[in-house]
This record gives sequence, structure tokens and C-alpha cells, in this order.
Amino acid sequence: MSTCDLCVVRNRAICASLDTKELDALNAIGRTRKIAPGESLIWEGEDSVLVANVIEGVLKLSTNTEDGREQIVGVVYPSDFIGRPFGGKSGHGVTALTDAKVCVFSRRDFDAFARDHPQLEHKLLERTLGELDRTRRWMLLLGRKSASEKMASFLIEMSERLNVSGCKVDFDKPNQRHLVLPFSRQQIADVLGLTIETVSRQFTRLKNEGVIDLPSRRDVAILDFDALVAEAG
Amino acid sequence: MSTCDLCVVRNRAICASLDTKELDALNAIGRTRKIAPGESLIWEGEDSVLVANVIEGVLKLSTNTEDGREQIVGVVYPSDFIGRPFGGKSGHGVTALTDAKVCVFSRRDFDAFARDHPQLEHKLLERTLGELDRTRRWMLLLGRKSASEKMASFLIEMSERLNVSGCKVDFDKPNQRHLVLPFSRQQIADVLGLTIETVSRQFTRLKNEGVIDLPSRRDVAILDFDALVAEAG
DNA sequence: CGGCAATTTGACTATCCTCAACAGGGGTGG
DNA sequence: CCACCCCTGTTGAGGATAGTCAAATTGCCG
Repeated sequence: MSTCDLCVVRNRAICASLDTKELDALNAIGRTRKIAPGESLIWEGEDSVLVANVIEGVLKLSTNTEDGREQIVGVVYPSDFIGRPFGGKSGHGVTALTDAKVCVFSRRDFDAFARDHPQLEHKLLERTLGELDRTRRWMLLLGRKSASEKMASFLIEMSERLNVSGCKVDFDKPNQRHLVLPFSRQQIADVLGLTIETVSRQFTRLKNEGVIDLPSRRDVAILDFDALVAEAG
Repeated sequence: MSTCDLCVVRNRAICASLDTKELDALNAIGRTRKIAPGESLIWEGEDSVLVANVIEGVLKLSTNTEDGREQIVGVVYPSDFIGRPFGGKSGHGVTALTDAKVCVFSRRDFDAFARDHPQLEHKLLERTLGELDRTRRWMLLLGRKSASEKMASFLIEMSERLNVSGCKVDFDKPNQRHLVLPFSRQQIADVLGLTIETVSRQFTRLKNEGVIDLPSRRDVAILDFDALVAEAG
């Protein structure tokens, strides 16, 4: 029995396209690795040398201007794929936000394996198309939304994507939910294209208006989800 | 001889992965279509019913907020692929900016064909990965750059992407080049997440500083490319 | 030449950023 | 166990950038 059989993302990651024998072959060229919060797996601008599946945790994809401004261009969760197969440089760094566990492959090995397994490439294509859709939707937020619309959109997105691990929905109160953010205030600012001060002010405003509560720095209790939706623009 | 043999993007579009026989089969399920400037091929939010290759012209991909603000989330050129294969709704509209010619397929037909031709899916995957890289790079501009940095970045990107059709580089004067924009001022604003007035002011500023010249509304002569690079941030 | 739409310009304003000071709270060492 | 410290986050004041609204201008097309 390969270690993959125990893998929690076995049926959600791109590996779901493979049968047992193929999975053994893939497993032979990969290995799992733990990453601590703040630790990077891939650096912006380096040649693409490895790719990976996320097993546990949350990681950010980010780019920086020369003078140090940062923009988070993506956030990945368990079962997501990271890295740039098929050549080229990686256009963004990949850094863990929480304790994370990933299944890494050398890009060369992965490329060769993928080209021999069209089912895997198909899964990867579907995933990439979905990621492109999501990324383009985020561009509307970055280019056209106000700070308050950005914050509301962010909280909604978080409550949707953290569903599996980290967001509790009480079905008696569908308008309320609780989330544990994997982001610091600065990181939220880097996702939304704002400054940390503006993010902080938006949090306190939403709290004062009774839309959310902030039990601790990383916890957000959404008290009026509909109000957030109305504010998201 | 199929019509594909005469196709100008035959060797650059995803079709390049197919041999003559396969190409005939693909050709059998597609047809070419002309699109006038301002005409849409796909609408935001509709079920994905068709996909296409761009043969001629430039098209924009755009999303809108409910209250009418627009963000252009992508620009496609000859040999680029458009549409959302493998289900889902299209997250953005596709509208011609210039006279355009595309090779369209029903999504159902294309999906079935693609699944039988791994080489084609591989090409599509490479193209999609590249598009995702480009899109993420644009997020840095939208989220973190000032109006002047956005304008400079835009003109640089245009001078690179219009190379084949629409941008003249005089090799005696590598610091100068001339472009014919496929965009109105409003559309430039919608690409950069700015207002039309800000775009206009940036144009006149760059002109006054001698960095560019504006022979007509759609023409830009770059007089000092290095200055643009320095200003792009 | 006239009409219309796109663009430019100007004056004013709002939003968000910058800089600075303060507060809180989680962890460590005494 | 408590006090202190440091880092993160919050709050405030002021300013700059880009947005808004309005008017003038350009240039394209019949």
C-alpha cells in the first residue's frame, strides 16, 4: 500500500485521475515535505525546479515590485497544485501562511510523467482553467472596487474557501459564520491592494456597524453575512 | 486541402499540435467567423457554449460590476485561444476591439475532440499556464502601481505584444518605436483600473516630457523607451 | 461645413496613503 | 506566576493621488 492511499487529498487533487498502479509510479518520484509559516517553497524569478500538491495548510503566491511593494496574486489550499510545469521561470514566490504539508516533485520528473499520462494533464488543465477564472475575477476587485467593497468581498471569499478547514457555519443561523484567518493584517492588505491602516480601519468600521465581531486578531465572526454581500459591490 | 493549410496562425495556435488528418477532423467541427469592433462573441455569466481560436484582430475579455464599472481582464491576439472548455460559465465577456476573424467551435464538440487528442490538450495547458502567469503579473500593476507606473507599464506591454502586427521598431533607433493602439482612452482606463481623465492626463504629461508623441488618437510614438522602463516601477 | 462623439483640460473633492504615536496581547524570562 | 517587552495592530492628523463633475476642444464623418 502506497502512502498515497492515506493521503487526505487523494480524491480531490489532480492525482484523482490516476489508478493505483499509476499512483505508485507518481509516488516514486515525489516526496512529502513540511513547511513552517513564513517559509518559502519557491522564489519569484527563479527557474522553475519543482512543483507540488498541497496536502495541508494555506500558502500564498506573491510578487513584489523592485522597491518592495508586495501583491499576493493567489492563495492555495489543500488539494491545489503549485508551481510552473513545462519550463519557464516562476513568476511569483510561494510561501506558507500556516503550517503546511506538500507533496513535491522535481519539475523535470513531473513534466515527463504528465506527458505520459493525459488524464493527469487533463485534470491539471481543468484546475488551471478554474484558477485563471478566479484570478480574473479578482482583477475586477483590484482595479475597480473601493476599500469597503474589497474588504466585504475578501471576507465573503474567505468564508467560502475556508469551508473545509477553518470556517464554521451554523445552519440555524445561516447569516452568521465564524472564520480563522490564515492572514495577518499586512497580508490582507497585500491581497487587496491596500495599506495595513486602511484594512484595520475597515475592520473596526464593520465591527462598529455590527456586521462582524473580532474575538481575536485572527478570528472573525460574521454577524450579518447579507450585509457583507450588499457591501461587496 | 483543408482551409487550415491557409490559416495564418496554423503553426502558432494550439492547432500546431495536430497532424494533417487530425486537423481535418478539427476543421470539420469548426467554422470561421468575422466580428466587427464592439461586437461580442461571448457574454459574461452565460453558459459556456463556444470556444475559438483568434485568427486576426484583437479582442478584450472584460467583467463588470453590477453598477456598470468595467475591468478588462485580458486582451487576446492572433493565435490565442478564447472561451472556457470543460463546463462552467464564462466569467467574462469577449468583445472585438478591431475587425477580427476567429475560428469557432461548439464547446461540446471541442471538449470531446480535445479529450481524444492529448497533444491538443497539452498545447492548451501550456497556453493556459502562460496566460495565468501573465494575468498574475498584471495583478501587481492593478493592486500596487501608481497611475504613472501603470501607463508606462501599459505602453511597454503594448509595444511588446503588438510586435507582429501594429508595432514598428526601427533597428537604428532601438529606443524608439511606433504603435497603433487597438484601444480607446476609456478602454485603456478599463485595462489599468483608472478613469479616462487620469489616462488622458498621463498621456499629455508623457508627451510634454518628450517621452512619447501622439500623432493621432490611436497612434503612439515612443521617443524614449528607456524612460518608460524606468517609470514602469 | 456642421454635428457628434471622443478626448482634453480645469477646478474641486474624496478616498486612501503616509507618518507618527499609542495600545494590546502573546510569549519569555525572572 | 507575573511583569515586561516586542511585535502586531489600531488610531489620529494631515496630505497626495486619483476621482468627479463640468466645460472646452478636437477631429472624424457625413
